[in-house]
Amino acid sequence: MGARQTTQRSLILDYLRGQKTHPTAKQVHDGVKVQLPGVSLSTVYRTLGWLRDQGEALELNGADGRSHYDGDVSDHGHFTCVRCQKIWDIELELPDLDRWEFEQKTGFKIHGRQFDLYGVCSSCGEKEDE
Amino acid sequence: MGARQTTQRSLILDYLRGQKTHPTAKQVHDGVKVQLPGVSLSTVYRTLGWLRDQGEALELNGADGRSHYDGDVSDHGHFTCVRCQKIWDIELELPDLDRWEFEQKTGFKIHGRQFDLYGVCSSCGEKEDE
DNA sequence: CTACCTGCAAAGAATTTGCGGCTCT
DNA sequence: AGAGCCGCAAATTCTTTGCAGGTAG
Repeated sequence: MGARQTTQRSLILDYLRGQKTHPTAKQVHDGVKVQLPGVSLSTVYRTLGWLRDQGEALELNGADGRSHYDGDVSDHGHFTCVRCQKIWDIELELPDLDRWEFEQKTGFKIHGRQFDLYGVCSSCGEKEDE
Repeated sequence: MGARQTTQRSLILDYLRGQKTHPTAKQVHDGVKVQLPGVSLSTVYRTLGWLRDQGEALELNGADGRSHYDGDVSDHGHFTCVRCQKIWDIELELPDLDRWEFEQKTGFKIHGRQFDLYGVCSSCGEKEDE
C-alpha cells in the first residue's frame, strides 16, 4: 500500500524545498523540467497535492488566484507582493491564540491558520517609476 | 468620468452587504438573479472587481481556489470551513504590527493584511459521522 | 448626446481526470 | 506479478474579454 519512491517525486520535493518564494505548480514544473525534461504538468499537480495531503507541504491561496506551494509546514507568516506576486516568508510574532477558548466560544474546530501581509516587496519597490 | 448608478450595481452591493459568509461570484449571481433574473455573470464579476478597486469590498482567496467577496473592509479575521468552504468573520485580537519597523527591516511596503483560521465550522461539526 | 454599462458568446487559464502503458518493490 | 505511477489529452471550472446595442446623467 505504501507510497512509492520515484525520480519525479524526489526531484519535485527537492525543488520545492530549495525555493525561497513559494512557486505555483507551473513554476515547479518549469524548474523540475531542467533536470527531467519529460516530466508532465499533471504529475507535478498530483505530487504537490499528495505532499499537501501527507502534511509535507502547504498549499497557499495566492492573491493571483493560483495555488502556491510551501515546503516549510511550520507556523509562519507570508508576505505577498502585489506586483510580482511572489510570496515570501516573514518572521513575525504570530498572535497567541487560545484554541480552547475560541472553540468553546464559537463551536468551530481549528485545524490551522495563516497570517498574510500584502504589499510591494523590496525588489519591486526599487523599480518604482511613475 | 463618473461611475454610473445602475440597477445591477446597487443590487449586487446590497446583496453582498447582506451576507454573513462571504460568497463567490457565482453565489452572488445566483442571489441577485432572484430579483433581477436577466443579470449576467460577467456583470457580477465586473462589478465585484470594481468594488474591490474602489475599496468598497475585499476579495478573499478561498481555500477552494475561488475568490470570495466581503463587503466589510475593516481589519478583521476570517475562518474558513474545510467542509462547506464557507468563510466566516471572526472577532480576534489581531497582532499589533509595527509597520514602520517591519518596512525598515525588510524593505517591503505593507498595503494590508489578512488573518485566517482553517477548520470545521459549528454546523458542519454537528453533521459529524464516521 | 455620449461615455459608460450590459448581456452574450468566446477566449483564457488553472486544475482535474480517464486511460493505456510502464515500473518500483 | 501487481499495486502504484506516469505522460498524454480531454474535460472541468473559474474568470476575463471583445463586441454590438442600451442607458444614465
